[in-house]
This record gives sequence, C-alpha cells and structure tokens, in this order.
Amino acid sequence: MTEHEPGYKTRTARQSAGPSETGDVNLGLLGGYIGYHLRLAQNASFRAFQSKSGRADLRPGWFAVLNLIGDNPGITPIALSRAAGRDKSTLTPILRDLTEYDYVVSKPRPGDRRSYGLSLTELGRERLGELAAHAKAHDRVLDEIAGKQKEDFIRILKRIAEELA
Amino acid sequence: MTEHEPGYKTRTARQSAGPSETGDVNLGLLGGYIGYHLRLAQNASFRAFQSKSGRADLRPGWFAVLNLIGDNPGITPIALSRAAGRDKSTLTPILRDLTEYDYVVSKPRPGDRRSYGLSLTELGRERLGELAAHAKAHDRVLDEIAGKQKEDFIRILKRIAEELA
DNA sequence: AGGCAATTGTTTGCCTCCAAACTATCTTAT
DNA sequence: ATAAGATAGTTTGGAGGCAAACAATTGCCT
Repeated sequence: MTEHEPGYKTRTARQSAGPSETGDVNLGLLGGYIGYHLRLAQNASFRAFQSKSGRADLRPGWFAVLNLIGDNPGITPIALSRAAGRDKSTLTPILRDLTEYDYVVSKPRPGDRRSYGLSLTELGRERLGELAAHAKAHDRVLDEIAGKQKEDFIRILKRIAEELA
Repeated sequence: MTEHEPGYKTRTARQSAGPSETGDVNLGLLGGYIGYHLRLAQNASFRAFQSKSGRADLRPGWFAVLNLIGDNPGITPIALSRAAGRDKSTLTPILRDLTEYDYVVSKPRPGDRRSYGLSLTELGRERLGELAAHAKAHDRVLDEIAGKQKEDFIRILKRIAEELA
C-alpha cells in the first residue's frame, strides 16, 4: 500500500487538521460498548503483567495453571483447561514445558488409562511462589483502581464469563 | 467466598452431563484476582461475538476499526492503532484486507508523504451497519448483566486500560 | 458378549497479536 | 544545507490461542 500519487508537495502543513491527532479521536458508539472497554482493559492488564515477569521460565500463562494444580493436586488436564478458561489443546504444550522444567509431575490415574493426574513438585511450588509475588503486586494496582467496588466488579465479570459460555 | 479446603479430593470423575459445569475445582487465590476474571470475561465475550458473525468478511476484529474510521474520516493508521488498542503492525494486514474488500479507501495526506488518511466506502458503510447490528445485540446482553452498574463498570475498565498503559 | 457413543489427550492447521528491525519521510539543530 | 533524530508504515519472527481431526479408552445399551 505505498502507491500514492506524487500529488502535492506542500510544505506548509502544520499538523493542524483534525481527527488524526492522538488524543481527540471520536469513539462514537464504540465508547458505550462494554465489549470494547473489556478488551482494552484485559489487554492492558495482560501486557503489564507480562512485562514484569520477564524470565523465560516464568511466563504469565503459567501462573493460572500452576496455581490451579497447586490447589487441586491430582487434577486432570481437562478439568484444568475448563478452570483456566483455555482449550484443552492449548494446555498440551504448556504441561509439556512445565513437566520438562520439573515444576509438575503427572501420575497415571487408576481406573482410567486415558488420563493422568497432575501435581506440583517442590521446585514448582517455588516458582509458583515467585509468580504469586508478581501477581500480587500486579493485582494490587487493579484492586486500587476498583476500590471498594471490587466485589461488584468481579461479580459482573464472573457473570459475563458464565452467561456467555 | 473463595475459601475452600485445600484437601486432596481424590474424586474419580463423576462428571455428570452438564457441560457448563465448572466443576468442583478449587480456585484458591486465583478466585480473588481481578486479572483472572478479566481474562475469562473478555474471552467469553469475544467468543460469543465471534460465533454470531460467522461470515468471512465480517470478522469481529474489523468492527472497531470500521467504526473508528467511520467516525473519524481521514484518520491515519497510527491514530487508529492507538484508538483500537492494537499495535500498528497488527493493523497493516487488516487495512490491506479492508481495502481489498473495498470497504475502505486510503488517500494521500498532503504535507506528509509517509502517511495516508482512511475513510469508508459506501460498501464499507453497509458492512459496518451489519456488524453494528450484531454488536448491538451482543452488547445488549452485556448491558443486562451489568445492569444499573454499567457506568461504574465501564469507568473501572477505562481506568485499568489507562493506568496500565 | 458386542457394538456404538462419549470422553481424554495429542496433533495439525490456521488465525491474531506484539515487538523488533527496516525503509521512507519529516523535523530539528547546528 | 546537512546531519541527526523522530515518526509513519511495513515486514519478519515468534508466542499463544482455538478448533477440527485423530487414536485410545471407557461407558452404555441391548
């Protein structure tokens, strides 16, 4: 898309004209849509968290998974995927990495040879601790923003996730 | 609210038919994190919207872009990327597609040969209308969930996006 | 038993996105 | 005027995600 006619070569210009300026973009109907703001907020939150935990073995995507395994020893990948809100196929490489790093171990499930149960290793508990420190600091900022409406705020988020499932 | 026994529940999957069943997974600390619920809600909202507008030329990612161009004729890609909360490089292929579909045209900007201004075609306005119908129906559900707290809810989302930028 | 449907986890293919590197152009300083 | 820096847009590379297709196993039904 670099095919614009030579056109004019006015040099006066001053970026005076309009709506292309940074701040004064007209959002129109968009400004009233919950979905739009939801995406911007989630995006900002994710980036902020990601930028803090820079290590290769402390990826933000691992936090929820480690947390859930820690709180539910013996959990299966499928239960994990539902709780973490991720597709089961998304979990496969994550669990492979977590196992390679020795943060997680899987044991066969008596009574069902298709599946296996997951639990944290001691090392995994350590890493979870580090991630939790990041997460806590991160969520403290969000808590401040939400203020005393935090409970209401989370309640609405929960209902959105439930009712649109 | 989120305080359950961390015990080892060696339950062997009774797993009734309910697919919406989140299951008896213990969320632990995760249940109190705003970031976690934010991601789940955004994810659910996005999927729900996507599943409704199934056409190839009505992708959900286009909605915000078409809307912003429509409300800000002559806007540049960079201003657009900021308003839409996407990286400028993300916009390049989107704008290429929108131009190929003849929903958008770009005109050279007098005074700056690096850039160009975007605006909708008549066809683009039509498609925007269709997308807007979907979006309105979608957001009506979200509005219902938020109820009379919608304004507060959006305010918090906005602040999250701003302060974590 | 035997057969058929459902479930588990993996593989494969595709899409969206960001960040860094790059080119072209504009601006500012000297 | 020229050099140095800032800015606009594109390209490239990699991460992360979903969904459909698949194999293995389990459960159900007759």
